[in-house]
Amino acid sequence: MDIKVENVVASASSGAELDLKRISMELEGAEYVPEKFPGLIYKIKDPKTAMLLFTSGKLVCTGAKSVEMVNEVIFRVMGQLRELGIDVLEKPDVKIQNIVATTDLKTELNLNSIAITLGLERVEYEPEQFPGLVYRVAEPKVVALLFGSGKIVCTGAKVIPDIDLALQQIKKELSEAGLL
Amino acid sequence: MDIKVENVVASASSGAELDLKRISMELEGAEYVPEKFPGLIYKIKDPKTAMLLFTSGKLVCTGAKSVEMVNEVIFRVMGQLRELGIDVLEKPDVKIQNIVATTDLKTELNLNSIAITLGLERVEYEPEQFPGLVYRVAEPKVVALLFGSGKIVCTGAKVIPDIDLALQQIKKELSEAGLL
DNA sequence: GAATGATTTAATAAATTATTTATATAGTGT
DNA sequence: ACACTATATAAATAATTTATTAAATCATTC
Repeated sequence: MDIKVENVVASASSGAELDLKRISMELEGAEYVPEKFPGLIYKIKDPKTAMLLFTSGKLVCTGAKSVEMVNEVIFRVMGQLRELGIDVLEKPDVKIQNIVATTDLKTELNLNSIAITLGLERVEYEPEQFPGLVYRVAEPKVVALLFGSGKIVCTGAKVIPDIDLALQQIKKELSEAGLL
Repeated sequence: MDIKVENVVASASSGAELDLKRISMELEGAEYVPEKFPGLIYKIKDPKTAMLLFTSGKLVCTGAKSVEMVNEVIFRVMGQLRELGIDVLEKPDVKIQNIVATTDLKTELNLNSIAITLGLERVEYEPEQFPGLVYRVAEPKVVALLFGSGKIVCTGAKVIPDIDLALQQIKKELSEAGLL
């Protein structure tokens, strides 16, 4: 099972309250429009990620392709803030909040059959609204989007192993129901 | 049955990828605003037609009053591109995509009666939204707009004979239902 | 009162944006 | 207590954009 991590979302606390107005002026590329969104948006080009900084000192990092990358990006931004003279932690405690991954079953799926066989209590499928079938796995608690092409998007996991566990469950269930 | 062709839409492939930015600068009257529309818009005054050129080399011609005219216009624009040193085909394969034509039954129509008699499964008529009655012909697959004046607009045909066939069908059906 | 400007229908091209899912963060509004 | 504001990300659909054209009826503008 070839799994590709597409996006990792993490949160952390910088350890110091932040003056977003000032940071937005000194940090190149930072956007801060409090009347639109309370957080400061800092888009990084390489690696292509985005950081959201809040007055409370808490922050969110999105777009990383791995857990290591999230940490690197957050630590790097902490360094930039320290260069601005802000006393934030060098290595705050980073908590992974969500991992989005994709895989390919390498075989076409009949989403209509899956929806009928598993029932509308288990899955959601409204092709006229969205082409993917929403499959919710209870344990580990993740959500998978199945597509007719056999491609799958898995989101909601907080650790990599859970993605594999969930996908194995889905494959097993589809297989036992003769839907693969 | 006097039929007047009002508009012919055709597509073709020039056979070469196009640098729309460059063409927009060298072709007088060409408009190219990719953030608004991906194609280059080239309005021709005589005959009053419009060409849409795309990066892929594919193109669309609208506004011509006949099939011959579409071909002439497309071939002429190909010549202009060749003059710019672009290696496009002299005479690309032109595919007629839609022909819009009008005719006049020379007798008033009671659209309310037609809508009631033929049923809402066959026609659509919402006078407060649009004064014409929408009449869909299955074979040939075209759509006709009938007006109280007896004037008819026929669209969707890819060949001239289909316009006549469709209009004959409509006249026959209205006639047999005593609606003419 | 005359003149525009939608309204509807079909068809093509291709780029973009919307749709859905999860998730933290934190303001405003219902 | 929610929904929405904003961020990223994949998947695969649909819709929007542009241009053209007639018909007739509405609203709006000078």
